[in-house]
Amino acid sequence: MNKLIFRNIRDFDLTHIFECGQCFRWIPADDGSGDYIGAAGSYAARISFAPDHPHGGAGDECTGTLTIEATGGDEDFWYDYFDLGTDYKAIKNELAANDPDILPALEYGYGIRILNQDLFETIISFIISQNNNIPRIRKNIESICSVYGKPIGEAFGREWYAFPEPDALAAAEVDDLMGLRLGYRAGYIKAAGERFTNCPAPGCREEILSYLGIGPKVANCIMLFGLRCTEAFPIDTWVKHIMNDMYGFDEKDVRGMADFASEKFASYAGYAQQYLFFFYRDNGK
DNA sequence: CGGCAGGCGGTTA
DNA sequence: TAACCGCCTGCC
Repeated sequence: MNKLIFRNIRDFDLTHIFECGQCFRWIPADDGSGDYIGAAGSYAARISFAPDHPHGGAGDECTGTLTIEATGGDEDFWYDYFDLGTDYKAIKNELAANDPDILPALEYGYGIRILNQDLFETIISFIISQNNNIPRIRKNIESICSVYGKPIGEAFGREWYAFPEPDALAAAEVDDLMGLRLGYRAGYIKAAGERFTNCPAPGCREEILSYLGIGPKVANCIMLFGLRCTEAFPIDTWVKHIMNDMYGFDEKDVRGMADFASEKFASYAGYAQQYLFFFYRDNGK
């Protein structure tokens, strides 16, 4: 177990980061501390963030200390995972300048950061996410980790397993995956393991779209969360509601929404999607 | 019980 | 290419 400390971190909030829809293996510690416990790739960790000025107001002007207690991963790994090298204040300023309507969402989710997640983990996680709900997505992912992932060991009061390697899922029996309640996604998961094992890692949207069970929405999630393509703008049912409510788009006009995001937010469209998604879903609109 | 949840594949007009 | 439909599952 190693302990890492990052000081003077800005634009950072654990709830915003872990509840904005980009990841599924992190949950709040049950001691009311505000910490999160979970896993990234092959490492389990407990994450703590302490603002330097707890009652400093807007939040995004404050600095804080990020503490990571992990079963593995060096400073570079976690620095990259939490995207600590990116200036989110600058991103928010740019988004607000191009679209004042987005300001409330930027202020509400001021501590959002887009995690730099493992590509294969992102592919499988978002295949599972289709036509599904978050509690079941979490459960499904933990199931495949515990059956097909390498044991990490005991930490934070439970046993942990790494996210499965591609070849482990490629070798899985579809019936066994069905037994984990993955439903019709079972075949997609095995096929994705086979594709990823036998081909170079996907480098473009067209190739990702050619995976069985990956359509436009899931592909954009993978581009954004697994390949750092910040211009990707995943349009799910929530975003359709948002685009209708904020900008008047017909909810069927996905093409119009995508073109709008591309023009309005350009290379920051992925960030805009995260701020808007978190703001709307958290406020139950 | 039908409806639905962070869609997709397949078929049809 | 747009409009439907069925789909594993679990929860309401």
